Amino acid sequence: MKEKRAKKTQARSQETRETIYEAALVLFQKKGFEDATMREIAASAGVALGSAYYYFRTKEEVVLEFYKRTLEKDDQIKAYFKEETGLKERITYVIRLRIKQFAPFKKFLWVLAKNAVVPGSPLSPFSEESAEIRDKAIAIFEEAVADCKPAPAQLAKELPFLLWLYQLGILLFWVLDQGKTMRKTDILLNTTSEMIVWLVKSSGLPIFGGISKRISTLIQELRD
Amino acid sequence: MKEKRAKKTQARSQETRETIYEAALVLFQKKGFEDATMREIAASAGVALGSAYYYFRTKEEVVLEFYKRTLEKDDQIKAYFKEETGLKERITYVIRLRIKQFAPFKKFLWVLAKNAVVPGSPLSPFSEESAEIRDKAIAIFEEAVADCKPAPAQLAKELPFLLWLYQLGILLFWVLDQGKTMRKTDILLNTTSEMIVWLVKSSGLPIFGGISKRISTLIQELRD
DNA sequence: GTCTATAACCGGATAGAC
DNA sequence: GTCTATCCGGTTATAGAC
Repeated sequence: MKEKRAKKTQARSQETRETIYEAALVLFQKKGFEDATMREIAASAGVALGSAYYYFRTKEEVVLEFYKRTLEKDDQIKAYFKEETGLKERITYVIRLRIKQFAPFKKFLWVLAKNAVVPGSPLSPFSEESAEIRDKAIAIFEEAVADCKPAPAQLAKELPFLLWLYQLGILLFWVLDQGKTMRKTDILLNTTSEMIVWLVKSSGLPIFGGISKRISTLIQELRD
Repeated sequence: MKEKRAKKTQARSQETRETIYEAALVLFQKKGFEDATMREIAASAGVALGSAYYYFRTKEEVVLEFYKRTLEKDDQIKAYFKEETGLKERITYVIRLRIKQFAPFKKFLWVLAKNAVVPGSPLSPFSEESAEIRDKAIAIFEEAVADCKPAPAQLAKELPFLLWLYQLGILLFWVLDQGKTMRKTDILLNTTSEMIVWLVKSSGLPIFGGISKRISTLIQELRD
């Protein structure tokens, strides 16, 4: 009996949270992150300011929630990997899909980028708190690398992490690029992804000397 | 007569600005950027809050001022380039010197990094407003590349810009690395600088196909 | 113990008098 | 160019409702 009530309450609570979240997203899109105030968001969601802060510890946390939810939409990716084994195709597919998913919300995504760069921020992609999100994101690239063509001669172990970093970089570039089309991002993605694949393919060749060994040692040392 | 008075006034004004700047730096070091308030800074400088804002449009602008001034200290660099022509040595010298100069103020340097990532921020290293600082910083690498060993087979034109980006990256890593020693940054700098030099040296070889051509086209397209 | 609402705090930034 | 007074919005404290 008690439990049932608790559940109902939980469900209503969840709805309230959702309402606030959606009101926030609408306002962020309409006015940008800074010009949308928490007071407006709360009012637009029909709750008091204090309630908004009950569900989201900070204004920025709403943006993180958005990021998390978007990353969870990965069904298409898994399906695509079944059809396509080319490494370049897989990498560019994932990144292009993310950009497509984020595009309507581009205006306020720099908030996340900003936090990536503030030491100790819980919203940083490198933080303890976002370990779960990060691991899931890296896992996508683990799948992308599995049984792909060309098979990575070396570096197979570090490649998913490196590709995740690469993805962050491309997304950052896209977010910062104010242009209306994503022409520049497209050029960057195309060129660099080809280089990566070429590097992965050639990494075993003698000319490269111990370069892939050195990279893998480097990554291991830096990742703690 | 009038001019003399104006000059005197200007000089006094410059002193006030300096006093505020120094008070701010002391407080930023002692308490960090966020915990040092503009009210404290103004009080510590012996001026009113409004006066502090007369000289610095925002709290963050004080940090930019610090960055600008530090970059201007480049005598040692020019002297070093006269003695040493090795590209790796030159690059690592410049970056290590910057880190040494910034080290006492490491605690609040992320403020600059943050702005690099906010579109339209005048404090961003990519902004119109900081073009002058940026050009000076790139010019250092133009000198580093001039008559260096090995001579860049290709890419000579884009290399200074690329090295400036590289420097930003290493500095960012260092700022974000919370460790007390700069061991990780050292490893990263050593390994990657060697790779860069190796790449620069080999970029003309046939195995690389048109890769340096592609990189240079890419940079040109992306730099507007 | 879960949730909502009101009032207050704090600090960056601005307006405008002198 | 300097000051005081004020605004504004993120955040917090807290009282109480369910």
